[in-house]
Amino acid sequence: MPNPPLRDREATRARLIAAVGNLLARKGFKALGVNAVAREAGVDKVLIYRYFGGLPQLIAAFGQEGDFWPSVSELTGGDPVAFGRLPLDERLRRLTRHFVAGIRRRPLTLEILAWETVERNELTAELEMIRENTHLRLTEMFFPAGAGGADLQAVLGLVGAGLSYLALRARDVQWYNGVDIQSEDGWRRIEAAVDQIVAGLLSSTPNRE
Amino acid sequence: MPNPPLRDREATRARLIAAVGNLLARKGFKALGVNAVAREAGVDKVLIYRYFGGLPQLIAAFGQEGDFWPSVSELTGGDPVAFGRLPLDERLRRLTRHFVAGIRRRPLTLEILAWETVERNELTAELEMIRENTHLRLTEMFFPAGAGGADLQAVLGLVGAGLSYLALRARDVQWYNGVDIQSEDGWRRIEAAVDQIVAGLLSSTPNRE
DNA sequence: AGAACATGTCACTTAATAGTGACATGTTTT
DNA sequence: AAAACATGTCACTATTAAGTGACATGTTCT
Repeated sequence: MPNPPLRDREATRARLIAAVGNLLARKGFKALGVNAVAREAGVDKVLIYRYFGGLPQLIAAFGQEGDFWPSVSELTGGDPVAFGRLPLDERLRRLTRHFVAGIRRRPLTLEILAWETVERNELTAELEMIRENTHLRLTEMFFPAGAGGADLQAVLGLVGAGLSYLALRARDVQWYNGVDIQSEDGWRRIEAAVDQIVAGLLSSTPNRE
Repeated sequence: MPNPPLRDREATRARLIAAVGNLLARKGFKALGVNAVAREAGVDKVLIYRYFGGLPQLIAAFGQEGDFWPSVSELTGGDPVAFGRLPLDERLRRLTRHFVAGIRRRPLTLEILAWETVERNELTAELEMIRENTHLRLTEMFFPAGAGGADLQAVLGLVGAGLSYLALRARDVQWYNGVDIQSEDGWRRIEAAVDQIVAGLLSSTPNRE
């Protein structure tokens, strides 16, 4: 027995938005079509056009839901002020740990990250912007230019890129350069590698606060 | 005036294989369908099934063409023996330079790298294997476990992943963590960042050959 | 020459997709 | 109650894709 129609615009909109998230998580972005989303939401597809204007706008609405990227607060461990008082090397180590945990626990984000490498759209542009902004604020707040005597922005960019990519690849692939990126052990090795990089960076130059 | 049919099986096979490469380079993997490849090759699509068995097998044949990843020789600068005699830090620096140059000058490889994040198929599996093998041989030949006192395998994996990802993203995006990855200047910053990482790694522990 | 085969063309089916116009049914306003 | 509107259903078009069976034409072997 089919449910009676809801006749509730806002609820239907919400179901469609939720359907995007569910489909993305379950089937990946390749399954994201007008038909599939409508089916997932249990709603006629014409309502996507009526209520959002089309799939791109629906995806944009989903993008507003947020929480696709670790926030500054999450990256600093909840207390930015206390974080700012830590020595530089400790700040960098914690940042890495929180970042790795933050992206690995967000399958949706990894999916969007993969999408990004392939296509530009409302969601991927949104994620790009959030990420670049977060990085910018972090850098300004906690890693002023010249700290540690190295080009921290470039190093953090490179390391962040590496961590993102490894998390991304770990969805399908077990080994990367001899590291088992699907095991917790492998990720401990990676985190330890970052620690070694940080330690080296700060020991080879005057360790300014 | 349409050309007369070739009636040359090998030539037709070759045209199909070439068409895969051209399409991939010009339109990306999303355009890679049976119809598109046949059109690009100027050949009837049924021949893809007859001569290869299907698109996957045609793509696999294309994968055998090779040169999708910097070889050991390319990464060491042409003379592995001389490379092996360099001090560790110099080896790492050169490796990075050659690797960055090697992937950035291969648009097709970047395309496949993007494809990899999204789908597993004959080509992406091939690239994965080549890459993992190359890394393995490099590690065995030039970076024995424990050299430098750090987990070099993990560090190289992380840095390699970061470089690959940045090269990949640079196809569509200009800024990554405040670095302009579409400019030569930006890439010099990234290479310099690797130098700093290498220098730090080896200075903080006994610099064993 | 004739049979067997290789090469290539063409027309078709099946399935999936994005998008739209016409309609039915319920709610609100007058 | 009647008109106007909102919500949702349904059926359809047009496009594209993968895959296949029947045929035409040229080559090779006997």
